[in-house]
Amino acid sequence: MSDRYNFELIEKKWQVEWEKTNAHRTKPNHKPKFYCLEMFPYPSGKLHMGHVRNYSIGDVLARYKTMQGFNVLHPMGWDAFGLPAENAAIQHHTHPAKWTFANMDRMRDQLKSLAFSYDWQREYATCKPDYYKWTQWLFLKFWERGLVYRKEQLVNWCPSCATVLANEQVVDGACERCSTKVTRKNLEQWFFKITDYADRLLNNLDNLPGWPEKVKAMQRNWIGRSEGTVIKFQVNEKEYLECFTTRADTLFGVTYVVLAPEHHLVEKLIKDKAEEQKCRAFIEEVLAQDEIDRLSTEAEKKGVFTGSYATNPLTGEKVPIWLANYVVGSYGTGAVMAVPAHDSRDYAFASQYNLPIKYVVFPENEPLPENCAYEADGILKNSDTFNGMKNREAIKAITEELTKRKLGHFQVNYRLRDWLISRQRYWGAPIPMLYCDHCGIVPVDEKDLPVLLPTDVEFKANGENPLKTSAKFQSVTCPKCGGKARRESDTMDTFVDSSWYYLRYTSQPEDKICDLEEAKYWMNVDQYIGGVEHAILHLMYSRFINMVLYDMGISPKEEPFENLLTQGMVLLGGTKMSKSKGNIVDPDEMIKAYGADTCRLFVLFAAPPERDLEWSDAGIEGAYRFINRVWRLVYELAPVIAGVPYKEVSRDGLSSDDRKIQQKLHETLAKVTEDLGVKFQLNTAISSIMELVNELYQVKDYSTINKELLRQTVDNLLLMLAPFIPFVASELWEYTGHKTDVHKASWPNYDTELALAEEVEIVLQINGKIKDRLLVPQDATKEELEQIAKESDKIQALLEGRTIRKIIAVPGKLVNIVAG
RNA sequence: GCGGACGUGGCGGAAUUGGCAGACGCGCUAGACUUAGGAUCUAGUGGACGACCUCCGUGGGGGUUCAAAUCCCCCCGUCCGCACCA
Repeated sequence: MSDRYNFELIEKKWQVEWEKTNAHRTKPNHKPKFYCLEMFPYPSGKLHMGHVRNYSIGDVLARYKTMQGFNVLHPMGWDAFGLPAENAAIQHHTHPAKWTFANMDRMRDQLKSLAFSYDWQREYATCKPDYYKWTQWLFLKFWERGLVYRKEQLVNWCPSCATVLANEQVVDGACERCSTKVTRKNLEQWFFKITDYADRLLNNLDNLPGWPEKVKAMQRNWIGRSEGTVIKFQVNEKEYLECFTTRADTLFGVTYVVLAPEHHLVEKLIKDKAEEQKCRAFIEEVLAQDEIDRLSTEAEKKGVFTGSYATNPLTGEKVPIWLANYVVGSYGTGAVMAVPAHDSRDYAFASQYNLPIKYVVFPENEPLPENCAYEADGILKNSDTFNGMKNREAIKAITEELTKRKLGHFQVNYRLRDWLISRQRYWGAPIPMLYCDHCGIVPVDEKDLPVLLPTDVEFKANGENPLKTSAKFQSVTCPKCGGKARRESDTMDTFVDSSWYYLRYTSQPEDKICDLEEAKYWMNVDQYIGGVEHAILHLMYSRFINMVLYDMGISPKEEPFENLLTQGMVLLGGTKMSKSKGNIVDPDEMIKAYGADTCRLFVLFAAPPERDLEWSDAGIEGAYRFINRVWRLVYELAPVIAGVPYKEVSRDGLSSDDRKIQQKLHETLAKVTEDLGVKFQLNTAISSIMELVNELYQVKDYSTINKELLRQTVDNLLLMLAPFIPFVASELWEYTGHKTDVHKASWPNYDTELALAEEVEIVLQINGKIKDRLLVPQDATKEELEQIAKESDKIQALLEGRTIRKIIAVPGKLVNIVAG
C-alpha cells in the first residue's frame, strides 16, 4: 500500500471487488430486517449534488444497520417515465426509451462510483413492461373498486407540456415541471377517487410519529377538512341553491347570495333578465383570468347582480343573487351565503356594492367593533327563536332545525380534490381502457396486460399525443362484444408509477404485483429519505395507493413509510443549485478531483441532514485533508500493530497515556453509536471521530503505547469510518491485516465505564461566576466536592469576610457557592 | 391571515434532561520542517484591554432560578408551505 492516499486506485479496486462478490445482495432470513429507502431518481442524465447528499445519508444508515446485525434491504431503481424523455426524442429524433436507458446506464455507473450499497439485482425501471404491467393492473383494480372515474370538468392545462395536470402539480398557477402558466380547459379526464380516503389520510397522520411535523402539517393543510352545513336557498318552484357554510349561526344575517361564475345554475338565473348582458361580460372576463390572478388575496373583489333572488330558508326573506370573482367554483358547492356583518370578505364586497349589513352575533361584554365584520364568538340577536343563544351552540341548533325541515344538513368538506391521472403524452403507462361503439367504456382484460407502448409513432413538436399517430395501437376489438373499439390513448401520471414502487423492491414475481410473504417480511420502509418538495405530491399519493393496496390485502401495512427524513437542499451562493441559474457543482468533477469518499464525507459533515447545505470548496478540501490524516495515521500505525490480535482491552495495567486513548476511544464509540442510531446526526458523529484522530496525533511515540489497545483503537476507528467512507475504510482495514471486508464486521461495543476519565475538571463558582477550575476524581460525591471547593486557595481568598448562604455541588460538573 | 422551522464567532455549525458557550471543520495568525510550499506538523484564534486582572457576549426587552443559548412572557427579523376554502 502506498504511503500516499491514491483514491483513484483504491476506489476502482473495491468497486470491482464488490461487484464480483455481489456484496450487497439481500434475501429474507432469520435476522431482524431494516428497509432503508431513498427516493429513486428520474433518469435525467446525470446525478446532481442533491442526489449525492440524499443517497449518502441513506447509505450511511444502511451500512450502519448492516454492521449492527440487521438484514438490510437497500434498493435502487428508476422513476423512468416522464416528459423530458419525450422532449429529448423530439429534439434529437430518437426514441424516449433510447434516451432514458442511456441515462440510466450513465447514472448507474455514477451511483456505483459513489459506493452506495444497493442490491442491484432488485433494480428496475418504471418504464419497462414488466413494471408498468402492474401499474396498469392497479388501474384495473381501482376501476373494479369504483375508485376510477371519467368526468368532464374544468382542468389545468399546461400549454408547454401539452397535457393536463393534477391540482398538486400546479404551483402558483404555473406548471410544477416547466413553470409555464397553466390555463383552464373543459375536458373529459380520468380521476382517482382520493377524496374517498381523505379522512383516513388525515387521521392516520396522527399515527406517524416518525414523520416531520412540517410534512404532516402540509398534508393536513392540503386535505383541508372543514365541518359545516349545506343550506338550501329556494330560487323558484323547482330549484334551489345549495350553500356550504361553517357559520350556520349567522343565517339570519344573510343579505345576499354569491355564486362562482362557473356555477351550473348561472345560465338559468340570468336568462332573460335585464342584467343578462352585463353578467355574460363579467363571466367571460373572470374565466379569462388565470386562477392565480383571480384568487389572489390582493385581487379586487368584483361582482355583478344576476337579477334573480333566493329565499332564506328560515326567514323567508328574499335576497339578491350575485356573481363574484372571489367565490371558488370547485370548493364546496360553488355558492356562498354572504354575511357581511360576520365575514370580512363579504363585508368588503358589501361595502363596495352598497349591500345591506345585518349584525346577528354580538360580543358578550363589549361593543361591536365599527367599520368591520365581527368574526369572533358571541350571543345571537335578531335571530328569532335563536336569540340569546351562544353562537357555537347556535351552529348546531340551526343545523338541526334545517335538517328537521329538510332545508339543509351537516356536511364535511375537503379542500382535497380527486386526483386527475390522465396525461396526453406518450412516455407513460397506457391507461388500459377501451371505447367500444356498443359497450361504451370497457376495461382491458387482465390477461391482456401489459398494454404495450407502440413503436410506430412519431414525435412531433406540435404537442400532439404521439400515441394518436399509431393506427395499430388505437384500433382494437372489444373483449365484451368482439366489435370494433378504440383504445384509450392517454397515459398515466408518472406519480402513479412511483406511488407503489417500494413494494416492487421487496420482490418482483412475473405473475403478481409482489409476493405477499416477502412483502410481509420487508414492509414497512423503516427509513425513507428524500427531498421536502415531495411533501404533498409523492408522499400523499403513495399513502393513498398503499392504503388501497392494504384494503386489497396486497400491502401488509396501512402506512408505507415508518420514518421519514426530509433532507435539506444543496445550495451554492445561498440559492438552490440549478442549471438555469448556472450555479451547479458537478459530482463527477468533485469525484475526479477528490474521490468519492471525500464527496460523501463533505456532504454529510457540512450540515445536519434535514438542514440546507451551503456548498463550500474550502469545506471539501477539509474533508479531503481529514481522510489524508487518517491515511497517514493508519499507515504509520500498521507496522506497530502487525500480528497483534484484536481484543477488547480492559483497564488493568494501562499507563496513564494508554488510558487517555482508551477513554477517548470509548467516549467516541458511545457518541457515534448514539448519533447514528438515535439522533441521526451524521455531522456530529463525524466530528467526534475527528476528535479521536486528533487525540491519536498527540501521541509522540507509538511504541510506548499498549499494542493491544492500539490494535483495538485502529480497528474500531476504521469500523466507525466504514459507513461514511467505505473505500478508504476497506483499504485500510485490509492493510491492517484483516482478511474479510470491514463492512461484514460487527459494529464495535463500548464500555461506558471506560469512557469516563479518572479525573474530571470541575469549575468553582461564586454566585454563578467562574472563579477557579480544578481536577477532581470523576466519582467525587457532593460532600467531597463541597469540601474540595472550600479548600481552594482562590475561593478562600474571595470568601474572606463573606458568609456562605448556600452551596450547590453537581458531581462531574461544578460547585457553586452562594455568598453574601 | 394560518401553519411549520429558525435566529449562537469572520464562515459552516456544536452544546436544548437548565450546570465550563463556541466541540469539529473552514478561514486567519505565529512557529517548526524545507531549496521552496497553496504540502505537513505544532501552538493560538468570540469581543473590549499590549499582557494580567476584569468586564461584555447566543436577534432585542423583561421574568423564573444558586445557575438560562436552553424554561416562561412580550417584541423584532429570516426562511419554507398554504392562502378570498365561505
